[in-house]
Amino acid sequence: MSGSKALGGARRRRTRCRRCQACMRTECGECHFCKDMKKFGGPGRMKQSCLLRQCTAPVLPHTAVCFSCGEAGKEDTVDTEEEKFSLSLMECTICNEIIHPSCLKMGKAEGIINDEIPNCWECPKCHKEGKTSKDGGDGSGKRRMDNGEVGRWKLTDDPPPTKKKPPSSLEDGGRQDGHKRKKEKELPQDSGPKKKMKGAHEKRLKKKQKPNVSETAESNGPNSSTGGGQGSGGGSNSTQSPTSTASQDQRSHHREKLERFKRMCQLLERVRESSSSSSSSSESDSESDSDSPSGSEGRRGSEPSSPVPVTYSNSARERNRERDRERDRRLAELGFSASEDSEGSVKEEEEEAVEEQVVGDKPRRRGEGPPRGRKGLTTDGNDEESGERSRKSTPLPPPSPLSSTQPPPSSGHGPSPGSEGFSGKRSNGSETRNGRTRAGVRDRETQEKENANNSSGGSVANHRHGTGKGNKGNKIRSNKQTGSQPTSRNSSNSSASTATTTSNGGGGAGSNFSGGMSALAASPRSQPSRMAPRSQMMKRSPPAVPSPPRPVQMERHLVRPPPACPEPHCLPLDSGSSHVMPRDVWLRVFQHLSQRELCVCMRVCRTWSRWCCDKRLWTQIDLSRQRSITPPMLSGIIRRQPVSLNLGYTNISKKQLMWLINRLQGLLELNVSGCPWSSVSALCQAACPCLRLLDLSRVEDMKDSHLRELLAPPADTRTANGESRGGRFQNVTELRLAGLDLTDVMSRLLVRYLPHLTKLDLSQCGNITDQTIHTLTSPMSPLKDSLTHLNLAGCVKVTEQCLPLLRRCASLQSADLRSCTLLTPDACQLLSFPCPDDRVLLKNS
DNA sequence: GTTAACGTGTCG
DNA sequence: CGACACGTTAAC
Repeated sequence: MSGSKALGGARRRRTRCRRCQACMRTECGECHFCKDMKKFGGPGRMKQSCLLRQCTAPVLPHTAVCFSCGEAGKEDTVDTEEEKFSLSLMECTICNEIIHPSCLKMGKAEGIINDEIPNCWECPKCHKEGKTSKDGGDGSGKRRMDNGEVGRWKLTDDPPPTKKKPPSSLEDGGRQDGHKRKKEKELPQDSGPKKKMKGAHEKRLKKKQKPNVSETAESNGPNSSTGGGQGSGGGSNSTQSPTSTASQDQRSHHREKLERFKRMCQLLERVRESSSSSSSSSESDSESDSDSPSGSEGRRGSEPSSPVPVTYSNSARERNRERDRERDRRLAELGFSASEDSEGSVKEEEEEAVEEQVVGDKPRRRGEGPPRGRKGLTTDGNDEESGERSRKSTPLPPPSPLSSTQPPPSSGHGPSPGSEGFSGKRSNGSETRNGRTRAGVRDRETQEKENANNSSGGSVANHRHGTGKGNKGNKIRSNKQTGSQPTSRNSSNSSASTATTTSNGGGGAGSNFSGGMSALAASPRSQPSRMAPRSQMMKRSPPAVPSPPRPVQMERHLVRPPPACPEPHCLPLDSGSSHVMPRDVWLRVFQHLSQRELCVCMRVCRTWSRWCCDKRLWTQIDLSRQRSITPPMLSGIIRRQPVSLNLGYTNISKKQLMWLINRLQGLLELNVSGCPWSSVSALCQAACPCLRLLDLSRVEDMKDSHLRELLAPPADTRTANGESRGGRFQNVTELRLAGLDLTDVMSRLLVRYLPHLTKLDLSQCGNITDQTIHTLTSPMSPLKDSLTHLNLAGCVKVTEQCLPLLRRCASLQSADLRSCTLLTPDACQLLSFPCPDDRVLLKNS
């Protein structure tokens, strides 16, 4: 549905980085945008940020996710630059698609990285297809808007707006100008706005239908970013070419100028403030004329135009070049387009694995509530959104943008090579603009609303707890406004990003990537040759303003506690009266709905939204096989505090899992089957004393040593008690280890650390032998009395000898010995012991 | 719900 | 082409 559109393709507005100097400074109060602000006594109509506060490195909103895998940027979880790059989200200036380079399916692809804007590039796909951002040549990374325009945040190589006056003076100029206007409008109060609105709307609509200019441009666009924009009919680079598309170009040009001007202001400011700009990677604006699209050099020239010092020195330039070269080389080596193929196959395998999964995650036994369809947890609107997304993608293993329901990106960009039609794009863009109509957005809104609902009280479980430093990310704004130097911004940022790990004390345990990501990361491509025109490829000199590390989404996602106020007991109707059915009755109805349906209900009205969030309706949450676990999903889980959580076969990361587990202290059942050990290892640092069921079936790469790590009590505990008492999961009564590559060593761990185990699933563990059964049932083993169910199906090394051993289990009710090929056919069965007295090994029954 | 401000349309 | 206006989005 439309929901998918919320993903890639659709343009995403960027937001300030909050870290650059511009962001950190306070409003000047003097520029005309400031003067327009209400707080400075203005009418507040312009709604623009202070000229001196124009962010120099606008970032993707933290809600941005990869078009392909649906996950957020994860660059902060790896160390090497290459990895960081391939795991960060990159937004294409041409197709607007946001994707992890590592998720790209294109082989040998080459992308052009925009050094000036964080997470910005011309994706390999577009580049390969010869699409170029109009400004192609300059490589400044201007992003093409839906209508072919260039976003304001794109830097340009235009000659510096020298003509413009510095901020102060400018404001004056503009002021007067605007003044007139304002007067006109202010006097007739409404006339102005009204008139405009009407017109605007109509026109906007029209515009949206307009055929893509970009298309045209693209078609003739000479391609490579280096190529001078001139030739292309499209919006040549900043210099507006007098072509038919002029109007748009002009607009962009215009905007670019504005941009440049703003930047100039900043630069000036900065120069003033800090004598030496460390990041002086720029060449003067005047110099970096986009018009000189000559090869990489030309492009380079433009780069510097970025937010940096107006004055540059040759040495600085040299440094730049060197850096560029260096980066080129590195990236070329990396062949940054992560290996698509391998990824695909991995995913497929995963899917297959899912199919054969024996220990189903489906067996939802926490009966308590009426049966409900699970799948697709949807928490708030958000979850719904993500759920929707994953649902969609799930059926199609290789998450190709094409497959996804996203028209725009797919057409323009999908992995499918020859796609050209940008037609979809435009329409898409429009939709984006009308965002509100998009399901995804709606969902978000819903959630937001709900959150808002519940907020107030205090954002409790927000991940920042844990560290002492994370106090107050919220005050930033006020700080800013009061003029206090928000020096804390940086720290608050970083603290936020570390909070998660800190809280689990696992900060250092660098979270590895799991699932599909691992495949990517693993791809060892290192053929420099891949990148043809290296010079223009992957240029990635350190951004003038170091792009602020994107905080992991989830960390910034607030998880608010349920509202303090009691839930309404009745449903208010428009008429003013209340619906005859009180809350309790409604809840009974809701109990019969699937989680998905509940999410739909949550969008009906606020009251229903709250009711549907009732924990009783969400005792079990099943996210199994959701291709990606998104921050909203995580917070949705936390809010619902399920008793049973199924994360089987998801790509949840270690960090996410840690974050989650540490906030689900009441969790009784956890299923992480099919997840990579690199993620599951998060449990080694978690504490879930209540856990009763742990499903580790088919955890990828899980070994005996891992199990030990998992079950053994924390080191400090051990030393404290001298001897390890119970392990971390000592209260677990049901453990599923199906399909793992474990040996008999494992049995000793179980005996030692899981004394209360009643149900043990060792099916498909091909390496275990009778020794395991012996250990489990030995006189010294507490399990010999506790075990009631033992699954040894498919344990091909188990022999007849285990049968007498099993008899030693006093409480054993069933033993599954099917597919144990060393047993006689007769013995290969599901042995059951209905009542204690009959507990005899029924080899033949 | 509120605030900041981005992105784009419109006017002069 | 610059300035202004404002719907919409992001963050809180």
